[in-house]
Amino acid sequence: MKRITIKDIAKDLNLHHSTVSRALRDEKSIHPDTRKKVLAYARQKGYQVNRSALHLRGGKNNVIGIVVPNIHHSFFSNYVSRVTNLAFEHGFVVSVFQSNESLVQEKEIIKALIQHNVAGVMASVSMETDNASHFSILKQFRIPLVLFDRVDFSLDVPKVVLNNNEILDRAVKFLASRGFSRIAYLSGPPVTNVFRDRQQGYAEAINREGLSYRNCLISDNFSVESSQRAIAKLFENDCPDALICDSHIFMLGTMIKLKELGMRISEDFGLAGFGSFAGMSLITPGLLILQQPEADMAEAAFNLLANAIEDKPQPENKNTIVFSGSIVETEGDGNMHNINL
Amino acid sequence: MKRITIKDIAKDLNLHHSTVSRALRDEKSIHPDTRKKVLAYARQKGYQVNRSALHLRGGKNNVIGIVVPNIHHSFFSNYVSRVTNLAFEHGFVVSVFQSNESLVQEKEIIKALIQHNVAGVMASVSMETDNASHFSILKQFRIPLVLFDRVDFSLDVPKVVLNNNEILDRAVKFLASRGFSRIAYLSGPPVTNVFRDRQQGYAEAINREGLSYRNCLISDNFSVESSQRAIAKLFENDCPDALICDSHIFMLGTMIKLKELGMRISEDFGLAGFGSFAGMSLITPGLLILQQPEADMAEAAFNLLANAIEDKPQPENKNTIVFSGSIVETEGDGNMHNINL
DNA sequence: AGTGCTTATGCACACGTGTGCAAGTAGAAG
DNA sequence: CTTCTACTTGCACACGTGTGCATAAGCACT
Repeated sequence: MKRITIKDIAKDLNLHHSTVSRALRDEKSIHPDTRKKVLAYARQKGYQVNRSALHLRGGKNNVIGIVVPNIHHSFFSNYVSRVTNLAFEHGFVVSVFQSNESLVQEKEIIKALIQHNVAGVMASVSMETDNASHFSILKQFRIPLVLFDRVDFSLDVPKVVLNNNEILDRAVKFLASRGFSRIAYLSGPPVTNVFRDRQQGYAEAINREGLSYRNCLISDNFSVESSQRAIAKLFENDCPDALICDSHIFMLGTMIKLKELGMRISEDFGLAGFGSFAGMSLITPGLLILQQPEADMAEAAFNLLANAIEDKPQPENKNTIVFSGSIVETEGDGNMHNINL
Repeated sequence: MKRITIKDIAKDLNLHHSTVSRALRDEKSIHPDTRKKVLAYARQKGYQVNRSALHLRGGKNNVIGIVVPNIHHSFFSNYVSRVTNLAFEHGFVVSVFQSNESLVQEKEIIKALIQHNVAGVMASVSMETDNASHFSILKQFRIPLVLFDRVDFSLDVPKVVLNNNEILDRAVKFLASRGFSRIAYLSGPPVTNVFRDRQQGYAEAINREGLSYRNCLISDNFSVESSQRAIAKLFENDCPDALICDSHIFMLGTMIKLKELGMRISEDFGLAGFGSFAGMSLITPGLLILQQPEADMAEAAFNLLANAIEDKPQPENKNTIVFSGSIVETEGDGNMHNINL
């Protein structure tokens, strides 16, 4: 009981395997009777093409590799989910790789991607990755690459990013308009574009609004422990009256801290942060959620990659697609409304 | 600038490709000098083995397919994340497939799995899948299968499940001990083992505690809309004083409803539910979280699958591994404590 | 120098598939 | 009956890799 091949069918039907191959591919040169016979037998035996052989033969592999820092943060899981569905609809299969925010692992992953001869790669780099030049090896193997969210702008590949600078600018502006003046920002390490751009947007907005710049406390990673240390430090010195968080984990720690201090969100303290944040945001009023359009970004990135795999030339100006985030305020009753400035 | 192969190296070094192959595989029959020369050249040229060829040659493919209903629910994303990391450590690559709770898509996925000749499959079936016999095709192709969480017990394959019956029993018992008497249960469709067993555990416990059985409202799927409809219906008739939810989405809708009714969680209303539920559970006191040990389940399932791939015989009694869930109560300050009965 | 043994490398094939080309058949036209 | 064309199928090779077997070279011992 072994896997049935085109040769098995050929032998059983007294044909040459090439005839069977042609019949299965609906070539016009095959006699209709033969074709029917082959198709019926293949179906009966449950024949499935061997894609390893197909690929070796020269055809494109239909596997897409996705490299992400992790898959349990909602941004990435929503993103990967969307790409996976789109890919499957288009006949691709998705292999998922987690760098676990480690540069070393990222390099290991690239080796695996090459060995498996994936048709294309979509990647969001780790926190440690200030320089994504190791990804350029893919070019030597003619594997198209699309970067998203956390990218390296020095790499000449299509990119899909959020306008990080702008959304922090808007967040600061809005908090200032609500009367908050000691607005702090709790950030990830400013190694990748994402956190650098956000810090820049934050700093520029603070200056423009004539506020005093608050120390950006850099959390070494997104663990609960480091976030709690950072938050404790933030409140112990020069207590801010508003905070913008890079992660829902920071936001959560802050909410706990505020409860402890007896401060009310929105009235006493402005709290904003990234992260879809599922349930929490819906039942707690006055939270400002900085939303990223993950599904749209996923779709854009997939289209870029699919085109690159098909060798369709990219429109030059489309080499980097920038999405705008949106800011919503929760009402505590399951609803939220958009903040327009 | 094309992909470098073993033959390219052989030609450049005036060797036969088989010699190069042996050198790269560290065979003793190769002269140390030749070996060094080959290794150096391969490294310099960035040679990476072509796994499609390897696999065609007869070697095992090192791709594991994971089939899940979706990847954006925390249980599955945590599960897949753990498996992906474990697999990569063991030299495997993971391809992810989402059934999107659709039986039709599940069948399509199985075809793709076979075509790609994956080394093994790990699956949690869709809500529509009352009968997972379509998975048995994998056996014909000698592809090992491990089921987890949502399984079909009639399939003779290793399984990793939660003791669903027991945890609902414990939840009811605990809510009863707190004085709640009108305990309802909001469930998913009782097609798969998971929801059937939970309903059974719930019903048995209700009877044993001498309480009156509340209608289990079946939500057609886990969407926010259907959950809101179900909750509205639940509260409009015969208002319960406690509720156990199958999904954090149900829990969320209930929390919003309770707020609207001015009822306090834990004091006026007992609320329990599945879902790790990240932030929300930490800041809201008195929630009972029914926790599933996703990471441990993932590890157990991976080990079962890895053994099956290696053709190691399974200990008979290990064919189904049952994990116990745990119940924790949130304290609202970031902490939670275990509920022991 | 011949025999036997060890060591290092080459040859040929297999895995499953697709395709250019040759070859075969049959029917039609002369 | 022959020749030409159209249609159908078979043959052989390629893709990249690993392995059993044969071959060749080197060396020691009689």
